[in-house]
Amino acid sequence: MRLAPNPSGPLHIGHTRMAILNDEYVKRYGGKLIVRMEDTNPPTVYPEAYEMICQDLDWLEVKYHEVVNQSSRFEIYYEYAEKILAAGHGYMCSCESEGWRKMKDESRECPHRNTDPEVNVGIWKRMLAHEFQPHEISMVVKTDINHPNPAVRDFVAMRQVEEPHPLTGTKYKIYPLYNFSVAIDDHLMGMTHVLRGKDHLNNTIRQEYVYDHMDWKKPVFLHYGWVSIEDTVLSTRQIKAAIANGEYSGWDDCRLGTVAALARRGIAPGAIRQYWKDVGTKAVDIRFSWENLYAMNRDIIDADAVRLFFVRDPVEKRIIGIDRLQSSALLHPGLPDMGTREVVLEGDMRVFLTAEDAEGLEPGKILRLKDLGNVEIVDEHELRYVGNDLNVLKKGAKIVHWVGPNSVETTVHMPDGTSIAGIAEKAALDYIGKVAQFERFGFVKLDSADGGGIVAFFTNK
RNA sequence: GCUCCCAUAGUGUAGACCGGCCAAUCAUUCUAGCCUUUCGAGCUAGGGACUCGGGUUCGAAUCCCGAUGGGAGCACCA
Repeated sequence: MRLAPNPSGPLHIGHTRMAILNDEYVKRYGGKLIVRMEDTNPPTVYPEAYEMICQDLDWLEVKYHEVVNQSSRFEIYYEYAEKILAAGHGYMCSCESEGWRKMKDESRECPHRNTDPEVNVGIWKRMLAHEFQPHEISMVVKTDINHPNPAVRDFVAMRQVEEPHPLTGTKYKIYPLYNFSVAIDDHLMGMTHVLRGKDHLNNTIRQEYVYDHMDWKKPVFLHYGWVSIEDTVLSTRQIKAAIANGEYSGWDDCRLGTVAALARRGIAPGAIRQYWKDVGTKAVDIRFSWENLYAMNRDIIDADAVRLFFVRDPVEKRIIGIDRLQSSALLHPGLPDMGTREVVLEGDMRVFLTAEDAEGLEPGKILRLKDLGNVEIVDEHELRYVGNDLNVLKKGAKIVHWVGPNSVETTVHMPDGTSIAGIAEKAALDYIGKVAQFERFGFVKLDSADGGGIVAFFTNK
């Protein structure tokens, strides 16, 4: 089987379906998975993409056995173009493209369609020798000019491109077009199964003509449905432009739907795999559900995510009635073996609560500071320590999280581009690079830390 | 316009090929409760769907036809 990305940019969430599904088939039924870079249109090739795509696949845990660039196979396409012409299954056409298309629409043969094969081969050799200008001539594969579907009638297979290719420069100027190179490569590389999106349905029909012309055995073609992904920027061209003008920090900007961004945000590759396995290969058009992906992600990351306190919109309170308090909280209540995080309040008896918790506290009421102790509300600024008896919870005391004075400024960047500022407990510094759960807030990827504090990306609830 | 693909709960998905065991599966979401020093996890209960109309049949989610709706292609892009 194969993955055939266009190296115009790195992979995004939409691309991961073909990667995961093909990989999953190979892992289940055996065989080889070839990554074939479809780089036969120089203007759209983004040189860095070759490497980025492989990194994305590695991150996704897609096991490919080989990477091939179509740009290394020009001679092969030339050879088969000549074979097709010689067999009378193609022709050299110098029609102006618009007129040619119109004739096809009307099921009319163009004047070149019945040129003798030998003459065609002769013209083809002259084309290869660059005796023509781009657009002046092209090589066309015959299908059926009377095919009921106009989209299937005769298609251009080879054309000339002057723009240098990032990998091969101007050594080759005669480029194959998609349907031609794909049919040839799929056969030559021994594909038994071609699993791709439904948007290729008509391409499959066209490619089958090449198989028939060459008398090749066809692979099994499978087409899965269209996926609509909302609320996410995916367009490679748009992203590229926005990175260039500084609007996005890079391909892994957490607002984007690229694989790199999801990785940086703390989405586990296993969640993406599970999601696509769940969706399967049906030909129905579906809406991508971030919600479902997040649910699967939560399942995976929950076990490894340490629990930490993060206080957004902090409000300062002073604890009176005691000089020293020590908190020892489990890093993961479900997995006590992960250990604890310790906080000592001594001398400076301030704590910070989130504004939401700190609002409307009625004097006299008891509040439980999670894993620290119980306090009675004195007034807007002070809390009196009243012991550590958990039974207050049964009496209806509210429980809140908090951080002490010795904590770290933290900014959490949300996927919608907003960011939330707050304070995280100091232990967060020990988990930079990991996914943690900010209690009562959500899972975050602790991205980096410097003098200014911690930068985190919101993963999901 | 032409050609093609598709149609089960909010979102996905099983069942459809080989009609009955389907008053329709599972996941997620939602609601209520339990548990819990998180609004996380877990547990319990509940809500929620076969697009419509014909036909075949003793019997249709399943087969056939039509309508409607959604999507794709009609490039010297991939």
